[in-house]
Amino acid sequence: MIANTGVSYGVAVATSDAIERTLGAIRDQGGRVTDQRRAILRVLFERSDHVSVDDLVARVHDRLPDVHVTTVYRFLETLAQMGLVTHVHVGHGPAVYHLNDRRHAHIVCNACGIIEIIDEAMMGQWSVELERSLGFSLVDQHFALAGRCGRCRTG
Amino acid sequence: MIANTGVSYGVAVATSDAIERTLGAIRDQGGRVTDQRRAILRVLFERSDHVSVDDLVARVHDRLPDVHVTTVYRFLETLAQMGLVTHVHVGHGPAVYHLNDRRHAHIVCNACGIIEIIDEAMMGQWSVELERSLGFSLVDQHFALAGRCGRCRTG
DNA sequence: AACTTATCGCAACCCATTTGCAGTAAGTCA
DNA sequence: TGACTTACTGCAAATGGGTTGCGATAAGTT
Repeated sequence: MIANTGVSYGVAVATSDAIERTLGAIRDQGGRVTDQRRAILRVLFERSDHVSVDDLVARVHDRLPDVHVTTVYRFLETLAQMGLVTHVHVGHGPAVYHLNDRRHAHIVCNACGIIEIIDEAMMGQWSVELERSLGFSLVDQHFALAGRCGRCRTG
Repeated sequence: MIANTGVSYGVAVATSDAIERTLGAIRDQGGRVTDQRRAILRVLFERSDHVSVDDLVARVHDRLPDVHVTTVYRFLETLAQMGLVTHVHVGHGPAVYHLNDRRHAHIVCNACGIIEIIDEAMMGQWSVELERSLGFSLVDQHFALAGRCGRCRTG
């Protein structure tokens, strides 16, 4: 709460609402609401970009220092099964997780590591081209494309 | 040699030539030619598609049963530094290696695991599109795209 | 308050790959 | 040919991301 004062009140409330709604959904399906889960969700919702499990754990520890990595992995798995989060591999390192708001693919800059979103329409178009030439259609991309961002190319 | 009789004599000779030429290049740069290396190259050249290290080791063992995985990893790394092989990740499992003949990207079928080649031209076109929309250009893809092949889609 | 069982923390494990090290042998040179 | 240097090898152990088994804890229910 207090850590949230940099953000506008409305946004903070919306975030809390979203968290509570998610926890409600978990309870509805027979799951249990714990401090650990609330803390993990808070980090995910406050910082919904692409977070590695280690980052996530570190940020959860700001509030709840004893949460174990395993707990995070298991809860992320639960959220994934609920369709709320997905993970992407952006290279050889650990996977990164994000809220599953919209369907998209990722491109990561080889040089600086920044991750950008490739929207569904463009991927759809590529899928059509691939279907014509190879018979393959594209499915949800679990691995990011590698590229080079404008800044790193010109810098 | 004998294992090669299914293939035309000319091809077998060409393969042997390519292997000896590679070994020569290794010697030229101060490297050493060993039975292990010759056997590994033979497998790579005879079956230059996308082989995992485990497959590679298994096939090397047909000739030389005591070659260690570590040796294979290390020699592949050497060949990679010479620009002769690359590896791609086709999913969560082990990487697959192939001779670095032509530049290309890979798409792997989610269902049956078959790997197809996406040619440079198509990738180049995508890169141009990405550059226009996000400022990113595509570089060599270390991870395969995920898709579904025609057979698995209709079957 | 008693009870059921989902979740937790921990330790141990799995898999692909890497590293340290002592022994072997490839290439070189007398 | 034999001595010599050092690249390469095999093995064991480590690394890193992630998963699993299990007894203890605590959320939700009666």
